[in-house]
Amino acid sequence: MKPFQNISVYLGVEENNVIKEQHPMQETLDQRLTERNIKPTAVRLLVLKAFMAQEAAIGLADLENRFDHADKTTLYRTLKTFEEHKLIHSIDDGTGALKYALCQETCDCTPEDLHVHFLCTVCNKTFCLNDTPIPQINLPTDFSLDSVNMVVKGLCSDCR
Amino acid sequence: MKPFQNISVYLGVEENNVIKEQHPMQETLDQRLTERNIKPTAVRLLVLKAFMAQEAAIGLADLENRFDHADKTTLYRTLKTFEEHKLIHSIDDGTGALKYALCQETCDCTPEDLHVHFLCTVCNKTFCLNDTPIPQINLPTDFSLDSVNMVVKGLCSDCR
DNA sequence: GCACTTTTGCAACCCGGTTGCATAGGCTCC
DNA sequence: GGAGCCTATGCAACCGGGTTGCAAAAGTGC
Repeated sequence: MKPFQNISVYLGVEENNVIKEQHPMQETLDQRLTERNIKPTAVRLLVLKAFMAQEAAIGLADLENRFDHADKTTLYRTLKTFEEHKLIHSIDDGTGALKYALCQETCDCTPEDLHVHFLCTVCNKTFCLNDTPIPQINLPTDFSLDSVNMVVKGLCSDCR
Repeated sequence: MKPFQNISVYLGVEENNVIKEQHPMQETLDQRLTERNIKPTAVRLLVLKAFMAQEAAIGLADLENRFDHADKTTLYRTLKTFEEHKLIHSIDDGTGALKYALCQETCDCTPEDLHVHFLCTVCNKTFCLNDTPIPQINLPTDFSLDSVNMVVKGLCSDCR
């Protein structure tokens, strides 16, 4: 079977001869994509599903491992597309590989949407601390502020 | 002439038949290295000199460009050596290439020595804001804090 | 001068990210 | 329902920053 020929197989909808009404899960996934003007393709639905299934941020390598039948480039471009359309945002946690996490539904990726990211030094997972806004800082005079990246390292609740 | 056979040439000390008293600049460079238990070699003195000559942080590529007769690996290891001995600290400003900046003389690279780094989005230079300590943040319960990386982007005093 | 350690230089590799290009799939219009 | 078009996907190859192995050169102690 060629990859992705039948979306429903991959999304877990039962296959019958007759096309049944859409699975409720897929419906929300679909919505989430179309809301952001992203065409819902098989790979995209799968990737979005992965994001919605877990709290921790996801990197390209994670996706490659999870979907070993999907191509690296496709996954890469899927992430880029999602990012462009502000469905996810990228996180540089200093580990050398970018990770991505779902934006909040109301997110517009403006400075007000910025938040602290947390990297657990044991499990190496990265989380958005959506409730932890980045504190204000005082820059030297003559410096103007644009954006801030703040990554906190430590132990997450599972690892301490 | 083989590279680095005669340190003084590279450090700008006049060459005579008789070895003259050390150049005052080289003396301080020497001191700075030996203080941190680093043997003062030609390359190391040169690299340290580069760090002391400018405020902005320096990356491996910068050094490669500046000293085109020196090998990338040597410069790389020089940076590593300096970092190990806490003469410089590394800065991940999100540009994809690590940069390094001189530690303050009193620095021990403990959490208290952490400070905010500033990346100018125009000239792409990175600075230590040594007088801007990283503000405290409130983590969710059950998260423990280890270290914090905070990079501010904006316009530096030269570029605005 | 000789043996030993450290530093330097060269080559090659690794890994994450990225691009070019050809093919496959889906859509429209007639 | 077939032709043409646009988009998404897959494959291969590349790029840049960082890193390692190994041999030659330089420095050190005797």
